[in-house]
Amino acid sequence: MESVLAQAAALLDEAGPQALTFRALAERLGGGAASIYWYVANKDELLDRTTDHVIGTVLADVEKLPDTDDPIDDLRAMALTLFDAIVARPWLAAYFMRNTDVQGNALRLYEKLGQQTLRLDLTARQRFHAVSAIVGVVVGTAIDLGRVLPEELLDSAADRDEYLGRFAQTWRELDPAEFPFVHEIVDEFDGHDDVDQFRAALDLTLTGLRRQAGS
Amino acid sequence: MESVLAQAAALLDEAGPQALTFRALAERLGGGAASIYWYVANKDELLDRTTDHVIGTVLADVEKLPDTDDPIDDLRAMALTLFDAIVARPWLAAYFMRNTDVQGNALRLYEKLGQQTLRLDLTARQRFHAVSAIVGVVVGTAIDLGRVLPEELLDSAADRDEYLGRFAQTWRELDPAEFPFVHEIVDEFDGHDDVDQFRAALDLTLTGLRRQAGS
DNA sequence: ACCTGAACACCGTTCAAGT
DNA sequence: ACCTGAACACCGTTCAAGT
Repeated sequence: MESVLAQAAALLDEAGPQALTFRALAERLGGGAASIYWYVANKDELLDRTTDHVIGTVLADVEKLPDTDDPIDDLRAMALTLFDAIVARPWLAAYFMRNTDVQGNALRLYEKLGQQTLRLDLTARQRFHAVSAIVGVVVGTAIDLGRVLPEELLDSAADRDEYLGRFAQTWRELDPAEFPFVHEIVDEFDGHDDVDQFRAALDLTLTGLRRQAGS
Repeated sequence: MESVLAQAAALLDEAGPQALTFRALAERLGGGAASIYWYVANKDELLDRTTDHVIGTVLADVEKLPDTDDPIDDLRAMALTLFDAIVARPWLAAYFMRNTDVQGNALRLYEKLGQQTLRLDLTARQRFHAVSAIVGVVVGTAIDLGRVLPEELLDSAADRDEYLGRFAQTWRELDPAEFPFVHEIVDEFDGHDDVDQFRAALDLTLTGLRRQAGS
């Protein structure tokens, strides 16, 4: 079981989601495709369990973070840890928290985030919404980023810059009268850093949360 | 072409993404599967163009919204319009803005959102990050919601409540000492409203943005 | 308890050929 | 310019059978 999930994760890391097939996975494990069905009921469960398997390492990293006296700073550090893991393995975004029945580590991570909100002066509803918002920012930004770059993610940073540059060029050719905003931000888009973009989105949410908690 | 996209959208609406196959679509159109390749190069392009086709109606709705004297209120109204469309058609979240080369209406919607930030006292980089954050909240929350409910979305609200209730029950059975946060919010989760959750997440981001703009 | 080979139904995509 | 039938390679999944 352990090695099924480890090899599935390795396949996803090396070649992306469309490379994870029962046949390819079976070949890595040195067996037949049908034997994998002894461990999982279907492909959805394989993806959920593989995702939760690597979320386990993220959870361990999050649990290593020290509690400071500012719960919002702690939430920021946790969210950044999760985001970093998703940047390293973009396929995570699509399956993370898809099914908390199967994804026990994802549920524990959700709990850890939520525990920080227990330290804030909020209603239960505000706490529920706050954690949903933070997870939403992480997943939403990660999916947004993953979709601009098709498979170049696996290649060098130079390839990424060149791809962004070509993309920016098509934006520069748009009519400035019709697309004033796109022209305003195209230089920011060109060569931008994913983590900067995420950190900015997260900080807007956390600023709102800090204000709500009245601190 | 027009009817290819309309029928593809109808299939997605009625039976979800896994029901959209070239063979099923061809049958609706009364022809062979291969003929669809005259209109699109492959399935990704079919999904992108179909998505952009319905985003066109969202764009029309957004353009009908009046500008008030508060750009942040206008951003809220636009984001809610987009979110409502995604709630009605959950499959949109997965493909929206995946490729702005093909998705011209999505690019125009991005531009419309961005134009509101031009009315705020922000740097170009802050504007870029603000719109990314808002799109991230919309897409992230929508994906988050879509993944809790597998296919019950197509059924009645009563089915949804019952599903949430069963889910909440498994949460209530967790150890309260180990999962204090989950217990704190389980009653909020049970029977919660998607739009409330989204509105709360959006408001956190917009509060942060308002503060950044110093107004 | 764990694995296999072979089959089934179903995909996206291609291509030579038609009008 | 637009469509077709038939094929190809490849899926997830099942199942009877093996150890």
